[in-house]
Amino acid sequence: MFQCVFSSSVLEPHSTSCLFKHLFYHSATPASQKQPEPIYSKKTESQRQTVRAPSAKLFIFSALQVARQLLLQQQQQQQQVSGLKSPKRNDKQPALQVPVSVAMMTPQVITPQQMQQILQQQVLSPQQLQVLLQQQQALMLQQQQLQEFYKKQQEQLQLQLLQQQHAGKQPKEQQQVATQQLAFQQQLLQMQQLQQQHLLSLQRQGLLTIQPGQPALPLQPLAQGMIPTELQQLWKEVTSAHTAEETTGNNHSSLDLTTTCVSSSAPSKTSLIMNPHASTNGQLSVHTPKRESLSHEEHPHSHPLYGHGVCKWPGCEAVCEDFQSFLKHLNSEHALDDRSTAQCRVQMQVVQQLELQLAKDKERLQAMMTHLHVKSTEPKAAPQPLNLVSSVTLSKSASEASPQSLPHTPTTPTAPLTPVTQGPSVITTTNMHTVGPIRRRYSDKYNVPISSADIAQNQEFYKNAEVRPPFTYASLIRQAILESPEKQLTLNEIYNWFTRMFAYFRRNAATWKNAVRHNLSLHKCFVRVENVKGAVWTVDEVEFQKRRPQKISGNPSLIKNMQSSHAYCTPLNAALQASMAENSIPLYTTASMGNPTLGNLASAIREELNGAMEHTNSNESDSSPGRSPMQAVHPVHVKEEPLDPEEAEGPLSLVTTANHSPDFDHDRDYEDEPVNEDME
DNA sequence: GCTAGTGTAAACATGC
DNA sequence: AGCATGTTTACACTAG
Repeated sequence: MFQCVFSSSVLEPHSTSCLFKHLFYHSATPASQKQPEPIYSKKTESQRQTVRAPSAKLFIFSALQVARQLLLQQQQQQQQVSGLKSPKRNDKQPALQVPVSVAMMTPQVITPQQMQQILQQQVLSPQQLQVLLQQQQALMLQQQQLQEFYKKQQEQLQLQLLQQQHAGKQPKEQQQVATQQLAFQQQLLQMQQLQQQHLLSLQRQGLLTIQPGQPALPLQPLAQGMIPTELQQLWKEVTSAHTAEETTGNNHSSLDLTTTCVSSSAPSKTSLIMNPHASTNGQLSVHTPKRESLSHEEHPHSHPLYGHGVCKWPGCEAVCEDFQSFLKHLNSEHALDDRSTAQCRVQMQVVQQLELQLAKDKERLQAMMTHLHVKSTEPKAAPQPLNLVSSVTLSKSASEASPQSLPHTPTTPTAPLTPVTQGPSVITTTNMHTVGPIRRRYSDKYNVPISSADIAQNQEFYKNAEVRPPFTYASLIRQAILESPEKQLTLNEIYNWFTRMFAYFRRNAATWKNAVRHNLSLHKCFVRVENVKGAVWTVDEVEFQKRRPQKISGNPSLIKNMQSSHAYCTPLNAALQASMAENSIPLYTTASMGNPTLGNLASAIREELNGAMEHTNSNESDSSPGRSPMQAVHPVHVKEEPLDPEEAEGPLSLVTTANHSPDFDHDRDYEDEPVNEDME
C-alpha cells in the first residue's frame, strides 16, 4: 500500500499505478474544484485558480516554516540546557519499562479519513482548509516532540533505575524520576485532550463527523498527583514557538563551554559527556552538532533561557525579576542533577526529532514541487531552469531573453495551451510574469464573489505573487483611495499603491497605469479634487454603488452560494477559534506566516454576507447614512468582475511567493518608474 | 442581438 | 522635448 504524502492529501492509492493516478489528480485537480461554485463561463476554472492560489502555496511554506521555527527554538533551548553535566551512569542499559498507552504514542490529530470527510463534504474553502491543515501540522509536530520527549525520559528513567539498582541508591531518587515520568505522561495526556477537544469542537460545528467505524478517541484518565500549571508550563515550553523570536541565535549559555565530541553508547547520537577540564563547578562541555557555542558575554542580559522576566527552562517558568535573580535561579534550581540532565537530553532529542521532521518535510516539499513542476522555493536557492514545456523563469534576464513573450498583443492567445484538465493546476510560471495586463478577451469573469475584504485577506499573497488580482481596476482604485488616511490620493499615490500591494502591477506599468487613468476619468465615482499640492482623487461612494445597482439579485445561485458559504464558514471559524482558545494552541500557524488570520477570514465572510444580504434585501445599494464607517468604506460587491485572470489561468506560481519578498524583487523591471515606498 | 460593464490601446490636451 | 496627468474614443470581450 502506498500512501500519498502530499500534505493535504488523504487518498491512499493502493498501488504504484494508483499512486500515479493520484498524483495526476493532484496536478489536474485543484482543491478548488472540490467546491461547488457557480460556473459562468468556460474560463471558470482558471479564474478560480487565480483566486485560490494562496492556499496551495502558503500551505507548503507554512508546513516548512512551522518545522523550522520549532527547530530554531528547540535548538536554542538545547544549547542552554545542554550546558550541564550528564550523569555518568547514563551508559547503563535500561531495565525498567514504564507502561505507556499505545494511544498516547499515536498522533491524535485529524486522521486522513476525517480530513477526507471534510474535503468530501465540501464545506471548507481553501483558505479554511489551509488554516486547518496548518493547525494539524503544528499539532503533529508538537506531539512528535512530546512523544520523543517521553521516550527519552523513559530511557532516562530506566537508566537511572538501573544505576540505582547497581549502586544501591535510596528510593528517594527513584521517586523523583518516577514523578518526572508521570509528569511527561500527563503531558502527553493533556495534549491528547487538546487534540480531542479540537476534534470535538469541529464535530460540534458539524464540520467533522466521526464514522462509526472509526476508533473513538480515547480519553485517558488523568494521571494522579499532577499539577496542571506545571504541566502547562512543560507543555508550553516544549511546544511554544515564540521563544525563538525573542531570543537571538547568538545568545547562548554563559557557561564556559568547550567543544567535545565523544561517541558513547548512549542512545542519543549527540553525546553529552563530562569535560574533566571544565567540570569543577559542575559545568560541562557539550557539543551541539549544528551550532557554535558563543560566549554569552556579548549579551550580558540576554539569555535564551530568560525572557519576559520568566525562566524559560523547560517546565519551569519561574518568575525572575531581573537577570541576576534569573542567574541565581538558574544555578540553584537548574543545577547539575539528574533532572536537569534528563531534560537536557530530552531537549537534544527534541531538536534531533525536529531536524528529522524538517528534513522529511523538506523532502516532501521538494517532491510536491517537483511533481507540480515548480523549482525549489528555498530561500536563496539558486535559480534552476525549469525543464517544463511551458515554463518561464522568473528572472528579469529570462524575461528579457524572450522578449517575444512579453506583453501579449490582443491577438495573442494567453490561455494555456495545455488541456483543460491540466491547465488549472499545473503550477508553472507560465504567463505569470511575461505577460502584462492584457486584454480580457479570453478571460472569465463574474464567477467569484469578491469583496474589499478579499483584497485585504489575500493581501500578502498578491503582494508577493505576480498573480493578477481578480478585482476590477475601479475596485482597486477605490480600495487604494479608501485605505488612505484622508480618503484621497494623487494619481501617483494610486500607482504606488498598486505596485506596493500587487506584485502583478510591478511590470507593464504603461498598460495598467493607462487603465487606471482611464478608469479614473471614465467612472463618475472617482472625483478629482483640486488640492493645494495639486489634484487628488476621491471616491464618491454613492456613485460607486450606483454602478451596478442589482449586483446579485438576478443570480440566485450566487446568492445561495454566498449564503451557504457563510453558513459553513462561520461555524468553522467559531470552531477553530474556540478550539484554539480552549486548548491554548499557539496561533503561530497563522500569525507567523502572514496568512489570513481567522479573524480576517471571519470578517471577510461577514462582510461578504452583509453585502449580499444588503443587495438582496434592498436591491438598493446606496450607502445609507446609518452605515458604519467600515461598511461604508467596504461595501460589498459580490459579483465584482475580476481583472483579467487569464495569466493566472491555472498556473499559479509557488515560486513567486518565495522568491519575491515583500521588499520586492529588484530584478523585476518596473518599466516606468520606481516604486515610491514612502508615499504614505 | 442589445446593453452594460470592463479592459486595453491610443490619440490628444495640458502643465511642468 | 519629454514626461506626468487627464480626457476621450475605439474596440474587444463577457454576462445578463
